Amino acid sequence: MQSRNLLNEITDSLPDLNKSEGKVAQVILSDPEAATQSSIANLAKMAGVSEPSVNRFCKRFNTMGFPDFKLKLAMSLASGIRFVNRNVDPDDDVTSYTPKIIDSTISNLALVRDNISHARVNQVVDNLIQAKRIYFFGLGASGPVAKDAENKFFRFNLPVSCHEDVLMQRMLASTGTTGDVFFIISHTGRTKEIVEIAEIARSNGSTVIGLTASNSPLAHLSSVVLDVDVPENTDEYMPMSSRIVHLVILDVLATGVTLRRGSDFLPHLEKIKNSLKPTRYTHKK
Amino acid sequence: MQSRNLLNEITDSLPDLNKSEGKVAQVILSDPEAATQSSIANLAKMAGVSEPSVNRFCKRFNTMGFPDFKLKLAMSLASGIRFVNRNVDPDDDVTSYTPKIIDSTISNLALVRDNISHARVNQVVDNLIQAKRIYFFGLGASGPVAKDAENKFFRFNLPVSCHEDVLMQRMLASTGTTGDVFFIISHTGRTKEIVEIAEIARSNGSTVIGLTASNSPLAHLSSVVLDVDVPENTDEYMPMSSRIVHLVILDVLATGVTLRRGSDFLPHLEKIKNSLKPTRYTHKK
DNA sequence: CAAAGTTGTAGTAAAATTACGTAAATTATA
DNA sequence: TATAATTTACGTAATTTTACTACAACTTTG
Repeated sequence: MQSRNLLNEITDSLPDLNKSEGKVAQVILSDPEAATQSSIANLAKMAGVSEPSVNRFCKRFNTMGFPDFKLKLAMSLASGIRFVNRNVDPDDDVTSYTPKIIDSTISNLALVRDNISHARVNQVVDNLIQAKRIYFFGLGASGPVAKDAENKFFRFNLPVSCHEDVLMQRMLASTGTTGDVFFIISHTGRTKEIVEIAEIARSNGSTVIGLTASNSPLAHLSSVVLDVDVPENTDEYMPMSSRIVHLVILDVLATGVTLRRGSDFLPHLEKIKNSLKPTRYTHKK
Repeated sequence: MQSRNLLNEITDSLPDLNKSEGKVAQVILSDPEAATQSSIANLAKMAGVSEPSVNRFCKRFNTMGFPDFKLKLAMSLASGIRFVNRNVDPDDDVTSYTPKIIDSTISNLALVRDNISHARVNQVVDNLIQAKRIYFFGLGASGPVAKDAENKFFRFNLPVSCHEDVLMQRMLASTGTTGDVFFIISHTGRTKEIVEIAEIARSNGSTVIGLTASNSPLAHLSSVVLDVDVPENTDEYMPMSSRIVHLVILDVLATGVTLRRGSDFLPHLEKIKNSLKPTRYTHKK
């Protein structure tokens, strides 16, 4: 357990510390930033204790010594303050809310990176490659995600299409058969229409892939689930970032498909890229 | 320009370094973790240079000296990103390419976080709030981004619409007037159609906001540019991630608009959220 | 009033920095 | 094209700063 925040660790052990170590803790907690830039002598003076006391304090928190302690402290500050608890405040200005929003997206991506099931990803790549047809479905905010997926996957010469219209979706689901893949994207996994459509698709033997919240109705109905649990609405002002996560997962899947195709397939991708050249102004002015 | 990631900074300045500083950079980049725990003497030996060379190297990156450098380096590492040059390899398996792709996206977001012009963001928020009408335009991969933007901004009671059809775009641009905002999203900023449309819009006195590559034709034509330079196509298998960055920037803008609106506006957002409730299965099963 | 624990002093070792001199590279000049 | 002159890069050695260790004095506690 190393990634636990050092600052919290200090706060927690505050009662167990003896007098001079307590003083050191106080000084560090009152301004951790400053502590990372101070020398052991300086910090000792600040706390009104001797240098060895500071050193002993450091070793308590399984660090090699003062420099190592400062390093760990700096890391907690960098990771902690950045990613945890940085909600947008009603009176934030641009310089505050901009990094906050980007950081929160980053932290969500990091979460997914560490939690996504590689086995499932593999399974989905399998399904996509073997599919007779692939339909990307999404509503609301997931509509553009589905659209993006179509944009990405048509490059593989796979028979993909994208639908945001519930009636179309319903009709397609009801005419699907074994070998058809319905890739359904939904943040909540609870939209009634979407769940029904998944049900219909499954009942006809089609494969349903759910890119959605775990333990949601849609997740339960899916043949394979890629579950994404992004903490949402923690803050009135924080935007919904599951979209972003969904898009990146689709990037991962697309890469999986490309790799599975092998290098023979690269010329085909190249061809698509080149087809756009005439629509652009050249780089040299 | 303050919290820019130190690792990136080192990578970027690699060509500008002289011989021995280059050696130091190599050693640090090859194992930054180790560097944070090594002494200046050790690192100097590793790189085959003298200690003062290491020290000079550190000062190049506006740090006070070696210890301070290690601190900053550790902080960069702690920001949750281990993304030095991690390209997807043709024989990567799921467990390799999944984190690589996510990390690369994260790194691009971090880059934008550290480089985006807050002044410009502010300016764009101003423009959006005062707009008589807002049009989001995008083609290809930027189409879904524009769509997502519409989805986001209509919540503000702003007269927004989104168009992916070049003819529609052209017609709208030519009928636009002062007070209309054309928000044009383009990865390259070089698509002829899009550039022409921007030109038409400008010539009618409309405001053109370009979310695009800096120094591109579109960037030059725009009233305000939000320039995003995401290293693309560095690797055959890496997906295009400017889309993601664009989306997140739009999130930032949306937040800016919300905040500018003030708390009186929150009930309106709440109303929209609630309108979706009847379409969902409740949480308790 | 012992015994265990806590704290500081002083000395030592290690680490980082500075000052300076030599070597290499670049530029100018013959 | 060679060579002198000037700048820049680099390393050695000395200095200074920083951190650590051993030990002694002091507190606390049973």
